[in-house]
Amino acid sequence: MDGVHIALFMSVTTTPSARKTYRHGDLRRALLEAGIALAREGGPAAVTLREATRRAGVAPNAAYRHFASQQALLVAVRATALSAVAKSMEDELAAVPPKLSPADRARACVRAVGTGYLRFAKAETGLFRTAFALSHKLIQATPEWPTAGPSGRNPYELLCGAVDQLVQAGVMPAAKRPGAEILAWSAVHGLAMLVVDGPLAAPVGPHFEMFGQRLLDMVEKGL
Amino acid sequence: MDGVHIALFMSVTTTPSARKTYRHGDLRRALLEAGIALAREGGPAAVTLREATRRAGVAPNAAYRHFASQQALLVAVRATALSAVAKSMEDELAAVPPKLSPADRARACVRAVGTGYLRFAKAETGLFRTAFALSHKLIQATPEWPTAGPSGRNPYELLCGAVDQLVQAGVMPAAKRPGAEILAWSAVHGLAMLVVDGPLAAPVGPHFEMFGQRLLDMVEKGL
DNA sequence: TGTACATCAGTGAACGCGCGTTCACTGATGTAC
DNA sequence: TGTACATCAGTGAACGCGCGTTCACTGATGTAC
Repeated sequence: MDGVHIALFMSVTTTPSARKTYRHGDLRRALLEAGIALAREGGPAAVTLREATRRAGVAPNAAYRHFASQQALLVAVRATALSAVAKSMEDELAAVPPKLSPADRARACVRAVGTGYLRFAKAETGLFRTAFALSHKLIQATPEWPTAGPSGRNPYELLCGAVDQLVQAGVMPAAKRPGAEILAWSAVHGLAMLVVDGPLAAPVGPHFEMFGQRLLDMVEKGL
Repeated sequence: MDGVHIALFMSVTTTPSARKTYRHGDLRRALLEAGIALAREGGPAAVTLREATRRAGVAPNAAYRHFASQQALLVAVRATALSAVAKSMEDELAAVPPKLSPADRARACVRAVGTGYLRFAKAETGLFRTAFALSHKLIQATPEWPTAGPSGRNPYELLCGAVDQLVQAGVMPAAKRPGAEILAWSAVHGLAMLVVDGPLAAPVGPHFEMFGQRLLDMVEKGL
């Protein structure tokens, strides 16, 4: 998660007292980072223009120089959250031992993608919820705000890539490939939601890692 | 879903003009049903005391004769939603052919529970989200508001019962039983959330039923 | 059977809150001459 | 190098909204006599 920390929390946010000049300097960025912090703390509903401007040490309406509306800020925050998910997946992928057989390697990559997803959900609950929940109101594709990780691929593309490897390595018959990523994603997403934001937080939370691995076992066998 | 309709929508809600007497008659029930209607339409965030009283044709503060707070109403609505989920599962269970072998019957029951869950998520999106999302703020057990379906068992109990059958029928080794219901629930819940409230609504929504069955295949094999 | 009265469900008005958003403005910045 | 000026980022004040919640009240109901 260190990469996420560096990417997300090197804030240039200035407090009212800290700002000496009339101009802020980099308000657009400060608002985005305040928005990310709000999403971390309270999920998507906490991303408000007023609180973001408050944290940036700026009048509420100053935000409109940089974002057309509250929803525009939320879209930007959401994109950042998605790219942090991608980063978390890539960190796990990078830890896959290189000397495995193609079949084992493919399986390990699928697990890595799932593990990265689950780790992120647990470590950054608010951002996770911002990335994936309530998106029915934010469906617009926004090339302006990239959702990819350092490798240039977004979470969905990373997952598809891993599942593709299963086919290439002969672990999965090509006939079962179409839509298989949906099934894998569903399983992992469900566990994340139930534990992170739902009724299983108390009973399962402490054994999240173990259930995560068992779930990935199930996906591996079941796919 | 007919049972759900009967249970949920036989409203006694009165409009302002329809009410002749000073007393409402059954405001508690009218508020609960207004709350359910709001949850159906807009999910948990839409369940507000002011709108519920408005629909019941009553002053906003009248609600406090029957519910201690907005959250108390939400807890009651959520319980109703959970018991509607149970009902949907039971409807599917009732349709399982009785003449199967124990093993096939156990498998069919697990599928039925999952199918009932998914059908409900698709047909009653708002209630589904109310039942399962955001419950971290509503963790209190409330015996006052039952969450069971007609059979007296709530969704979680129905799921556990079905998975238990797998063990009894020899389909699943007893050693794998503990926590298995979590894995099954996760898979089904994830698909529901992604399609119903998330980024897969557009691409997967039209083929929801098919993906649901494929997901249940995966769970069956993987468990 | 008729009347006094206690109960308590619903009223009317108001509170403070935080939100998104708009308006006319002001003053620091950087460029053209 | 110095000065006039256009630009436009941030200000201050205000709007309307819907929300939860509290207060003192009023009047229909049903019971005790």
